[in-house]
Amino acid sequence: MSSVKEQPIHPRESILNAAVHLFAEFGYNGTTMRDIAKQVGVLPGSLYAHISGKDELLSTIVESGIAKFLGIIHEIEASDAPADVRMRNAIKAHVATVAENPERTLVVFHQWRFLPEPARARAVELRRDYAQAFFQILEAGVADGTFRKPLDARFAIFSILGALNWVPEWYSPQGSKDADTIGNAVADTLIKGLMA
Amino acid sequence: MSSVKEQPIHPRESILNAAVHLFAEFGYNGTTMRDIAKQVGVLPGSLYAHISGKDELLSTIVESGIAKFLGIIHEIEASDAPADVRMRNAIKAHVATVAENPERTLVVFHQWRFLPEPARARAVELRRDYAQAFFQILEAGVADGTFRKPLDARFAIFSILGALNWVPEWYSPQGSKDADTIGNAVADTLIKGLMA
DNA sequence: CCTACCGATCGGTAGG
DNA sequence: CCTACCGATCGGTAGG
Repeated sequence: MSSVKEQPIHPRESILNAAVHLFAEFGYNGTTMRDIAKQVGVLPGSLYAHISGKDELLSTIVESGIAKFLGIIHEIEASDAPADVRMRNAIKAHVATVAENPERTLVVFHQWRFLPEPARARAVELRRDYAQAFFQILEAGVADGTFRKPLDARFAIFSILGALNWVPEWYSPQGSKDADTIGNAVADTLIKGLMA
Repeated sequence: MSSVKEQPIHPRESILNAAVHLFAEFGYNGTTMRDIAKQVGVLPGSLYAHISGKDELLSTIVESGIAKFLGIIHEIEASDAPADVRMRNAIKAHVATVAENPERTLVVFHQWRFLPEPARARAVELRRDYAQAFFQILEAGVADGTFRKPLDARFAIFSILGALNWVPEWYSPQGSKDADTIGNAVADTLIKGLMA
């Protein structure tokens, strides 16, 4: 047994990590299998012993990524906290999950459209479920008087999800504020608004 | 003189329109010059009598698009309305500009990263100017007590711009609400928040 | 605006 | 995991 921490490298994992990084920076169509192979440190043909193709890389990343976001929101949705607290927790959990891996989130929420069917349709449905969870929290809060009745709840939800979907575009792990602080700042903006 | 309204078709314009449509749907790297030629109704080689290359199509679309958004925000920034009214006008003007041509906006705010240098650096700078205008309105409102002092103004601005950048992803010209109503709904969410 | 074509590069495979 | 290679497709050009 070695005393240094062993980091058993599963080839499939390193391929997926390279793909996340490159898809995030150059987009799915701007990344070639040769780019991924170079990042992993093997020759292009060698990738195919571990994955079936470029599509599969994207669908694996997107589906496991959305699943992660969905698991978190469903936990919060089920809690018995007041609606404004649940909304804040949902926003903070989203920001925290982005902070955990901003590149993965960028791929999950911006590259899913390049999935081939039927994976694309599955992604659309899972994304709709995610939006629906926020919608439920909003509706519950409107029903019990916590939230004001918005002009149209859909546009409020689109605004919130838009703000959240954009987080990985500006979030920097090198920034001075931690994910919790940022989550609270975003939640303040969306829940309390700008007005004094 | 013909009595029917003449619509002189400038070949360069129809190429740009086709490029906007295809770049919005399939992304810059997911669109080929052959796709654009087919949409225009010419053979691929014929495009090059009117444009210098694929890069130039993207940079023309992005630069004129950002210029449009910048012109509008600068007009609003200069007005002497209270900060909350200026912020609402800025949000509404953004939504109205998206509604005018959602596909163009999708290209302007999501495909600029595929520009070659130095066009990419120019786009980054113009986008920063756009963000800066929103920042100024927020700071002015905080200074005169219209807005509460946010935890960190940057995160409030990122949230607002994220919500706005996402509008072309969900805006539908076939929807039942007009752009003005949608602009007010988005502005309500961002300025007044969700709380009752 | 078309015909005809270019060198480069793509995702992926056969065989070891 | 490498060597060697495939058919397809890419952005773009020459010449008319």
